[in-house]
Amino acid sequence: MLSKKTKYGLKALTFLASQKGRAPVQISEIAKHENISQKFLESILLTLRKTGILGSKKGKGGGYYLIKDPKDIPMTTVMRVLEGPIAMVPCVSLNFYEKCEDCPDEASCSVHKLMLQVRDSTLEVFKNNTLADLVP
Amino acid sequence: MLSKKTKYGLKALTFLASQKGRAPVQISEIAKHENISQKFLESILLTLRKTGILGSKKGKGGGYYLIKDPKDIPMTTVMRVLEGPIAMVPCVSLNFYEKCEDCPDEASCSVHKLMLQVRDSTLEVFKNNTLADLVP
DNA sequence: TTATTACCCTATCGATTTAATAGAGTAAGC
DNA sequence: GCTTACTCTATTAAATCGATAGGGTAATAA
Repeated sequence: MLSKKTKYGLKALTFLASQKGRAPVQISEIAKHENISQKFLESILLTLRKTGILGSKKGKGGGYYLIKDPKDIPMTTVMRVLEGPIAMVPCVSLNFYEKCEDCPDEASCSVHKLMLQVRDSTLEVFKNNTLADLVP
Repeated sequence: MLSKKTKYGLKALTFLASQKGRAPVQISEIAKHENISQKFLESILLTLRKTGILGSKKGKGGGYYLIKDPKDIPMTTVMRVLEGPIAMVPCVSLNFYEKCEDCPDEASCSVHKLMLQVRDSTLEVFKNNTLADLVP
């Protein structure tokens, strides 16, 4: 299940990508346009800024803006920042790998085998989509 | 994230599929072999029985067994029973569809567009795998 | 310089879900 | 008729999620 955090983050990013220029957009404007709780959105945009996807400008006329061109922002990056691991189990995760404590042998684990395929196919989708592809 | 319920369920099913015959296997044996809490496993096997994937036999020499041949049990069925919707958002779910209350227009929603692709590719994996494919 | 604007951060909270446990009930077989 | 093993209900602790509140701080315009 996709978290609201990710959902809202994607919507906000798409909204920013759809802007004419790269001028800062206020949180309140994004929140209003996308029907998102403003305070909740604040925390989401903050993490997006900390990971280098967004920039921000304080004071009058300030707000958030995209640092890079939307077509140079792959969905793999965005999803990992917002949702975390793309894999459904840690033992098949590329960036967040963890060994299962049950499960003596990974190579002969049926769950592992299946989830590896799911991860690869999902990854393929995220690799083939940039933020620019999400703009209607 | 895959729930433990699904993980345990898949392991139990794979174990049953790997048996020589179709003789009932006791819960305790499955639990021991797969390192699963027996009581928790009980409830999982129960739902698998109620949905027609497993059969059970009471009394001495009883236990759970597969009703169909493993190669006739697609992963789509198993995953939907254990994990629920395959889609990451209800608005792109085939079997558990729900409209988003925020989001005025589904067709122009960026999240919808992306998650539709993820659903299709994941579905493809589950369609191409039966329980028989999981047995090592 | 000063007031304003808007970002930044911490803490909290209720609701929900998850994983696990306990215990009693019931049906089948020897 | 007694044992075995499945069946069901209830409870619980822990974790996570979504949201809210409130204050702090930095940058900009006037």
